[in-house]
Amino acid sequence: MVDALRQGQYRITPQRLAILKVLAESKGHPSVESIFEQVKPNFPTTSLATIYKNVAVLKELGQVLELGFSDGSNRYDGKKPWDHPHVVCTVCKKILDPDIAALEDMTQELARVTGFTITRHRLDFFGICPDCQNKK
Amino acid sequence: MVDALRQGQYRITPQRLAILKVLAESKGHPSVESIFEQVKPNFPTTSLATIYKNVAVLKELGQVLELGFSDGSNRYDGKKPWDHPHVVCTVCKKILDPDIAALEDMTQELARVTGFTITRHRLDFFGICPDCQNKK
DNA sequence: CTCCCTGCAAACTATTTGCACCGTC
DNA sequence: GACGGTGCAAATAGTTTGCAGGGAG
Repeated sequence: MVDALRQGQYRITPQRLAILKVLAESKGHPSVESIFEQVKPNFPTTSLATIYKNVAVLKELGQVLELGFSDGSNRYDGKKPWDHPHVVCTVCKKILDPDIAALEDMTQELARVTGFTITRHRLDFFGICPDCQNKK
Repeated sequence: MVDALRQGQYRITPQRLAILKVLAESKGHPSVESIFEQVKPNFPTTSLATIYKNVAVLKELGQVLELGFSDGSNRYDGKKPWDHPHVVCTVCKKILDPDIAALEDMTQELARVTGFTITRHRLDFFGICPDCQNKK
């Protein structure tokens, strides 16, 4: 990930490393705000603008995947920066990355039915996770 | 659709009728701006705020489906106001509503693998439509 | 006649930009 | 030492809200 930056002619600054670290290590799908919160302890002067700028750079390099939701929230995925389905718990906001065999079938069926050449996709399923179902 | 408004204790104003008409008749998936443009000729004093307010009402009543995209654009669907997949042409911005048999399989596979109770989904595929492929 | 609705403008929020200083290379 | 990056504050864009007057019921 650091190599990707170097090869892109970008400088390695401490702030950048800190942002990378959050994206690479967090199990979940952090928001800009949440990255900000995690970087601030180490670099108290860091501003939100810096997070935005660097996330944009990483997005450009294909190192993170941006997930914009209709409620205005933006989440980022530094673990699997390519198109993949998401399952979102509408109660606790947890996001899972399931492996779905039927996806390939579906894409091919789509191409056949519509005549489109499919290049990207964005699949989100919403529901209630096992944990939240039990808490009822 | 008008009945839905009436039963929801909402008043039938000319502006509302005009907005309904655009949503019900347009083949595509109009944006707020595009609804605005189509309503303006009949009601030149109409403001964007009115469109937003009424679209929100219709969304609440389940009469339209809101499609927010990550590029900030919002489109609305008054023809099929329920969850269904979309195929978006990245060249001409056309949106299709394909019928996909594999969707049901996929949802069941998801529920089985993750333990989630799936309640809603949002599936968008991006690619190039036949028309735009030929224009190359 | 009562309210809800409209339309204007102002408020809001998330993101982006301009610019002076700083630190990497 | 040059120049890209940072951090602050101000600008921006899309959407929402407050309020006064108007029209539906």
